[in-house]
Amino acid sequence: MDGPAPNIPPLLPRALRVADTLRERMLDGALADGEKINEARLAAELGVSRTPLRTALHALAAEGLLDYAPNRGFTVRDFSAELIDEAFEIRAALEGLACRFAARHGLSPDARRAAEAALAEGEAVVETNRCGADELQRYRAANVAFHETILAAAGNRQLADTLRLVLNRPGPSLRRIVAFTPIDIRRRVDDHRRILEAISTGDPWRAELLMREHVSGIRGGAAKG
Amino acid sequence: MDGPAPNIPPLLPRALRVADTLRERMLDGALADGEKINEARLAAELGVSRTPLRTALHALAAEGLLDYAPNRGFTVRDFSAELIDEAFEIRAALEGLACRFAARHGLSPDARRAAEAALAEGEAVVETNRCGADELQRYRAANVAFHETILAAAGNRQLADTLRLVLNRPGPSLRRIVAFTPIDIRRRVDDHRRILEAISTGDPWRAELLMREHVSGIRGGAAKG
DNA sequence: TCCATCGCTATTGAATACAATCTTGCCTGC
DNA sequence: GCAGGCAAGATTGTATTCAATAGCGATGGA
Repeated sequence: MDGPAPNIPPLLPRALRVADTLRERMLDGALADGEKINEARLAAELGVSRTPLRTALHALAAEGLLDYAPNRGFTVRDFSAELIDEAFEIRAALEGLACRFAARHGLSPDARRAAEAALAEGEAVVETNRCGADELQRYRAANVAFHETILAAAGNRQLADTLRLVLNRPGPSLRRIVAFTPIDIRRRVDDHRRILEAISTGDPWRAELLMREHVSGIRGGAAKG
Repeated sequence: MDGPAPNIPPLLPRALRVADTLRERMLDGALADGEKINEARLAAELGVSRTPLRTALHALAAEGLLDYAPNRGFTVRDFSAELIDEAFEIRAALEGLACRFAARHGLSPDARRAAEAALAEGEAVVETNRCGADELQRYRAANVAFHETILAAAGNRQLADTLRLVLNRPGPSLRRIVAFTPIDIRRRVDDHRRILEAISTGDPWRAELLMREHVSGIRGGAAKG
């Protein structure tokens, strides 16, 4: 076969691509908060007809990223600063739950290996005692891998879906985490180790609590009570 | 003006009506788990064209009620028994969070009145010592009112949205709660009173814990964790 | 001057028509 | 008899067209 890439699905439907694009723009802030969406204009800009665009818009509204008023169209939802804090607490609660599930079920050998690897990578970054773009990139990847491994180990698709919706919101996106001093990273990696320990020793409630505190701490503060 | 009803919005868009209908059918089980959806057939059955139907389907997929595979269509997601337990734990975590937020902010006079009223109605039902269809209906209404009041008092729209998604899933829907012995109801109303107390005295963490236990208990069991 | 009403325009909602993709069964060749 | 591929039908994806609604300014009256 001389085809260039046999396993690329022929082409994702436009509606999905459009939805991804719009999500992207909201994360980038290219779509301002509260902005009203004009279907015809946006469709032209994206080079598609209104049909797939409308499909994407309704899906995003169902995800909670857009507001929709019948006969009045879509507006970009407002995600201002205090909303971000709230989103982090939701995320903390859900990830804590995932952690408890994972501890209850126990880790599969594969999952354990993946978690250990992510943890080791994080610790390796800490060992460098440096905090350049390269280290930051490595840490972020390891961090995402760790959290996703736990989420997968929870074995609860509904929870994964729910969490994904929260993470897709502009505020609490993992890629938005910016405050990275070496101390922060060290602290977080240490959190990860303790979380993994609690899961390994089969202590679901402790695992949940630790994960909850960990995620709350990412946003940068003690719990507010 | 002799118009019959001036404030009824002329008619909800078909897409929204169709989405509601389909949600309804999934809750009723009229759409079986894993069933593949044929757009043309379903559209004809509902008396609409494929356009609003597809809008509704994509929205439901975004909510997590349907599976969607590009170029292969939609299938009804499977919500079997063990998934319902998991959904209840998600619901417990989220409602617990709502409870904590409500306690942190404090209740507005209106919210307090509404919560007290719902609680009183529940207690009135308990006082009857009867458990017929009528009492059950009254209790259910009071129960929903109580939970919604707290959710509103939490003042966190993202949380409300997230919780709504979970509640809309076939399993944990509030209307599906069936085990209603007088003892169950008494217990739940008592839970409500304690929760309201914790909120009133400004004890966020206790409020959260109580609500979490309360919701977990609805599904009928001690936490498994 | 202010308010209500009418009608025009811009925008959204839905249906139909068409294109692309997948599925299925048959046929050919081995 | 079986594997592979090809073609026809079915199903999904997109564009275009038309209908319905909301927004808004003009116009006329009080």
